Amino acid sequence: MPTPDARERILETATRLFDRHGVHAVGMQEIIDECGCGKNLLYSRFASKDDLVVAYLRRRVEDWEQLVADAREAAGTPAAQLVELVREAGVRATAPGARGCPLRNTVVEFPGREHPAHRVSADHFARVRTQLRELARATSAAEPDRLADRILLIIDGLYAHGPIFGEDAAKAAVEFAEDVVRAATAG
Amino acid sequence: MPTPDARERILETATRLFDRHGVHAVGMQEIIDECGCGKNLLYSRFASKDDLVVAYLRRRVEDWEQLVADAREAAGTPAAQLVELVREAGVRATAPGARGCPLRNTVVEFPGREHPAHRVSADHFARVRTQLRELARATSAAEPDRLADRILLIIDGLYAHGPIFGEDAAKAAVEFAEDVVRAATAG
DNA sequence: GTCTATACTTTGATAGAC
DNA sequence: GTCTATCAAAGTATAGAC
Repeated sequence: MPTPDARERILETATRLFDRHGVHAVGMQEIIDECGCGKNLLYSRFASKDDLVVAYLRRRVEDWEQLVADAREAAGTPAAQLVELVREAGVRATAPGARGCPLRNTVVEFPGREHPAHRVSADHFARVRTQLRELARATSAAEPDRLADRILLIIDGLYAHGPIFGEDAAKAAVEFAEDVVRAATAG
Repeated sequence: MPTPDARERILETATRLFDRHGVHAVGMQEIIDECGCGKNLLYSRFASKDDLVVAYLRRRVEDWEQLVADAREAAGTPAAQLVELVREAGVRATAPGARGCPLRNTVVEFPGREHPAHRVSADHFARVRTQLRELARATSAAEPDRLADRILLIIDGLYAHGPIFGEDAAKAAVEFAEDVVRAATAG
């Protein structure tokens, strides 16, 4: 009977390595060594590296969903929730060893539109845009789509230069988001 | 007698391929085939792939300097120049086949801080921040550094999701920048 | 029977020799 | 310019431990 948590252990190890070094830079052998499992076990749970990468990305997509759920719970109004999203994204973007948005990075590492890893990420971004627009429509903003797209732009920018400029960038982004939400919902 | 423009031809080919497919995804052989040069010629002009990548990045840095120069010429006031920067960045970010900011992408592809390709890009981003702050200080903004960082955030966000959302994203980013500059220089 | 460990094959890369 | 050395990676097969 197969150990039920083997898959989870492997995926956890791979996630850590992929996040830190990028997908291309991490070999299957490295994951096996780090995880302490046999090669057979890994390939019994993930048929190929592509499969493992897709599982890694799905986990990161789930993380985003959790981030949205947290933001919804942490803030009372939809307007405050939009700001909270930026705050929570900033925490991730400036975490020690952070290397930008894992999903965005994977799109860069797999430019081919037909590649499964590319598709998972691209689908995610389309969904996020919709999510933010729905949230913005629940505010009093006269042009909610515009507000949502601006928040998304801030989040994307934060992920991109957070790892370089650090926590100051995160704080500045939150203040920026507050101003943007305030301006959009004023009057 | 060595052909003087051989280096240029090779670098041009490499630039096109690196931009489109990413550095890791392009082999030296691919560059040689595409360029029609011999392997010896390439390695006589660039000692290693790293050297070629660094030359590619320096070219992209020069491109940014040109973009800044163009923006300075195209717009009259420093405030308008900041907006113009966003507009010109948007053109690049949403060009057909664009894949985000080449310099940012290379940081992702070479996470090692000691890697020459990483260093060229990281130095560039520090410089850009300084550049924008100097430009913002020439406006009437009460807090020019904050304005500059916000414009930078918009540019970074635009490069990140321009390739996915297209020209609408570029137009929205320009309007966003206009609003931000207007708000910062008002009063 | 499930896992670990290792040897092997194939492929594709950089780089250098001639 | 072709040919080759070297190396690393993905994936497969095999041998052995509990």
